[in-house]
Amino acid sequence: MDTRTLCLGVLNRGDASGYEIKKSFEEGPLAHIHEASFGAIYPALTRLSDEGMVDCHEYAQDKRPDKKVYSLTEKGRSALEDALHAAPAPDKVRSDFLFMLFFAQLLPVERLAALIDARIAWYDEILERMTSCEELPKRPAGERFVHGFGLTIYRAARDYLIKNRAALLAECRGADQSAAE
Amino acid sequence: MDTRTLCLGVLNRGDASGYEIKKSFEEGPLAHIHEASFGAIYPALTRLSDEGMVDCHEYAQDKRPDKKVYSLTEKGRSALEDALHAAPAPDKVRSDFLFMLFFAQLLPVERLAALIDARIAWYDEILERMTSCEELPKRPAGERFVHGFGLTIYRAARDYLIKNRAALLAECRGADQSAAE
DNA sequence: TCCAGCATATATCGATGCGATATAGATTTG
DNA sequence: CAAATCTATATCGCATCGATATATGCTGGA
Repeated sequence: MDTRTLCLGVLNRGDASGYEIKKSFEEGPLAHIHEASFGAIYPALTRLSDEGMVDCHEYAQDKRPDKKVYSLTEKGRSALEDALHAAPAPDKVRSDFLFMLFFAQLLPVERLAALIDARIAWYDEILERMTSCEELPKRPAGERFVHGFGLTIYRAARDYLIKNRAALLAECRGADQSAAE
Repeated sequence: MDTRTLCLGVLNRGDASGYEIKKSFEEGPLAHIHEASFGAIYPALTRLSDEGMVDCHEYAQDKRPDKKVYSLTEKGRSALEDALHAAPAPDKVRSDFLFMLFFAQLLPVERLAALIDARIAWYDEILERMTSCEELPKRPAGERFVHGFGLTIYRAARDYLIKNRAALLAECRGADQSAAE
């Protein structure tokens, strides 16, 4: 799934600027599903515009760069539908957190604890934000389904960390001591 | 977490070639935690070798390219530890599957069903592989913790799909019909 | 009150990394 | 017996990331 298709997807939900598209991958309902950087989004929008997939309206703003708001054309919408009919590439996950925990025995126990606690706090924050979203019932079925999926996974992850934190720390403390002996 | 650090991590578990490092991100216990392509791994190993982070032993093989087996040096091991002490970058997820489901209303219901069924089958396969792993109890605490985390998440994801599949399809069927009227 | 830091907003650039491809014999599968 | 997959290294073009530049408004703490 390239950045152009991602942009088409966001624009299908409503007109947006490059900046707003970026934000929607950070905070909105698309957060943690996919992401893209400015360095990918701005060139993608320029190219989509050249190809007639999106229209661009420039709004002059006092003492700021013009805001360029993009909207999906019919051609863009049908390109999005085509892309959605291709086979999905396998998920890609890159988790420094899990990579670090994997090497728990190389870390001081206090750092391990801090890492896990920060992660639990992060899940709490996200779950709070996700459950307090009020316009959710009005959103299409697909969005609600994905939202529910996210909630389920984050809750399971958080619960696992809380339930197994103590055992991991105890084991690592034990290993530390027997190594020191 | 750059590819060089990922390679150091894999080599900390035992000597390996570039090919084996790649595989360990696809099948081994590090699967779905992080990944890297050949185009990133081979240059990374060359550079790690230049920097004295790894040693390289070449084994001549009949009628095949030499196999280059890398092993961690003391310097490499301490570089890995340093990297593990830095703050973890936030997780990056790129899921075409969830992105597609998000736009469920743009897809034919049969395709939606096929997408979800394929995903459930994928989870079943992975869970089967993860639970049938026998040398697990001998692995260090960190590896077992991460393994348990993966099991928990995959089970939760699979259960969610099974439980909510029918409702999503029904809703989309309903929306299709009212749009056709 | 002032200033630091963050938000808005677009854009570019160097470094990094992906995905496809080349090569080539061995091994498995239909 | 052929086709496909596996082992194994390596490179190349293109996409993408993350940092930075630019410019200004807003907000909160010393």
